[in-house]
Amino acid sequence: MNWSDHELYIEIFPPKEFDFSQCLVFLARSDQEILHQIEGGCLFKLIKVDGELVLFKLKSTPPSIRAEFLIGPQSTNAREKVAAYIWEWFDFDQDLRSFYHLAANDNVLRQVCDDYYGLRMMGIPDLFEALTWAIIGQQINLTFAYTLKRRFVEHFGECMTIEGKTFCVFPEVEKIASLHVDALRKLQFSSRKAEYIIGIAQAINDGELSKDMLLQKQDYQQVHASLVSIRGVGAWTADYVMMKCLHYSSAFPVADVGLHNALKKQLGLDEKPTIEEIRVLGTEWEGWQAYATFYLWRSLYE
DNA sequence: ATCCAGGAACTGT
DNA sequence: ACAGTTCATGGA
Repeated sequence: MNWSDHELYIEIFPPKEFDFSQCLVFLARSDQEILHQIEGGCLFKLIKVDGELVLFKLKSTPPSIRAEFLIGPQSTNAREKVAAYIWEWFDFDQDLRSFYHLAANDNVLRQVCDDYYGLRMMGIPDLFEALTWAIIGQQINLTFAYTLKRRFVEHFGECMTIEGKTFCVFPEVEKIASLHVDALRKLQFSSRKAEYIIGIAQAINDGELSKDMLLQKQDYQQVHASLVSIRGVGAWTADYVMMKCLHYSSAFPVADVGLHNALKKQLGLDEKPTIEEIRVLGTEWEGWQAYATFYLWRSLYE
């Protein structure tokens, strides 16, 4: 992580393969998003570090990006954790040079990499948030998924309003672990999704599941198997979480409908490709399937 | 109306 | 092992 501390703000120095405005386009994809705000080319986010709420405003200051603090943090240690959060959020540990090199010789990826150069795979660093968002998104349209997320966060998260803008942090695991299914049913979650999400909150709260314990696993297969063993987590959700939270650039949600639609569009097909055809493409993207998927998703919302 | 949506568990064979 | 069914609701 490459950053510097200036008391009232921190400065982060991303790798060269980065375009802040491309990332903002992704983050602005839903006007129902409640976990960050975008205004005037700046990105606002409220997070909790060591129990302390921190609100920052992120702006592009080439070649760096700068996070100005509007609330908190009190300690140097906390400022470093904010820097680490942003670093992970933008997936700055990933070196995209070999991805772009691969894409230059790939008929599917060449165009999207040209169009969205510098787009980072925006992560969801918190495991509970990543799992919950994936489960909410299962088998429903994205618009409704955002509606459910907004209700979930507004009801159970911590929110504050400053200068007319509302900022929220994702609900604490402990709070969700104590809920009954009907509390989420009232927000129009299905009973199944309510069970899954509460069950996962309980598993994390009881120490049976954590990001650290997943990251300690040996390889892709072991992590995937651990995730799939969780009720409510199938292959798609496991890959989604490995991609967005655990930063496996080879995670590949082959069954994803959005991926199918994007490939159909990029390849000019009349029908969506089969799973087998997509697996073949995936082998050509070995090591970069997650980025390929993310860029293809991006191509769906012009 | 009808079909589909950034699926997964459950049930029956 | 594998295919069919159910869950839930909003968008197009």
